[in-house]
Amino acid sequence: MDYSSCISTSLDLNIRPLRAHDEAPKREPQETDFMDLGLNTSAKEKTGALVEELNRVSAENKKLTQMLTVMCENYNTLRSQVMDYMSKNAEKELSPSKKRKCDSNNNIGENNNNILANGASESSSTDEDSSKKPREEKITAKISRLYVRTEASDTGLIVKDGYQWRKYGQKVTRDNPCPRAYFKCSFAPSCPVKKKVQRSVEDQAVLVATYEGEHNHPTQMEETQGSSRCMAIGSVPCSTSLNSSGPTITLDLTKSKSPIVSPSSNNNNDNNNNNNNNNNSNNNNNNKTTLKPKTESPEIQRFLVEQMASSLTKDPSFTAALAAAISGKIFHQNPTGKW
DNA sequence: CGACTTTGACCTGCGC
DNA sequence: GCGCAGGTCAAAGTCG
Repeated sequence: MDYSSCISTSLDLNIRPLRAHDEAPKREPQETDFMDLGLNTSAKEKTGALVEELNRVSAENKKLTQMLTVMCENYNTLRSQVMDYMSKNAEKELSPSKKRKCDSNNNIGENNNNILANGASESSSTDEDSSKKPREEKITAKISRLYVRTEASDTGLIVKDGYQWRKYGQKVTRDNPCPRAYFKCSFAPSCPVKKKVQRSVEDQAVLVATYEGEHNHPTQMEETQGSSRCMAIGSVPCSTSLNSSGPTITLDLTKSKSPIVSPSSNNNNDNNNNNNNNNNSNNNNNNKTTLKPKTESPEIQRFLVEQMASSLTKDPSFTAALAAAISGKIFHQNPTGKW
């Protein structure tokens, strides 16, 4: 996937949208400038500049739309590749099935994209099971998985997904030397959702969170993090490419247009735009010292934006939250769990 | 002091 | 029926 070519252009386009205006006052301001500027800038010139700007923005918009289309196509291609890989894996893992029944049920669910949208496997469970297990309410909701990459040094089994969990057990399983932690949702007392968290065998930096059931309450951080109804990524071994590709792409886009960074950088541009467009004479009427802080060089602005973006992307909690939000979005767009 | 975590014991299902 | 393995319970410990 080659997104770099697309993204690099967008950065230039967005960070300094009014470069022409910025560059204009490079000429040493003269003492007499304020006297004649108001007279020279006719309404016609202003309109022409505005039309030119409008055309430029339209072209930029078109370009961004094309980039988005390309990205969507690439995403679909990648998705189909992952689907192929998972279906192959499912065949491989199901054949030597010596596991317990419930495990194989789970595996079937997990290997089939890890989402049982309708709980079909549970409906096949016999009545005998429910009668033998009165205390444990049979979970008839979906089973899904969430892969979370953590710091290699991080030995905890905590997956931040916006819900509040209470740990009720930990066990070392046979197929994985890393212990498996058992959690219940403690945000709502009646919530039946359970979560198992275990490190991946293939890559111990990856936490595999298995969710059973559906929350009957909103998440704590629904506004900021999105739903934790997670994207299940199948049995792809830690699927680093898949995990990283989504958030990375998104972050690259926000780098150029992020609302987080815009107040400090783009708003300056906006202010400058307004000043340049509407109060051009006023700007030029100002003396040199007042102009300097307002017209920071575009390079510095871009550097600041990139610094902020990179510091955000390096923050694991931010990326985790972002991944959860993206997962939620993607899941909502594919409510059937189909990829 | 309440909420949460830890951890050994116990329960349950499954294969032999 | 027995043993194994996964899952759950609950008392004790920890923390803010």
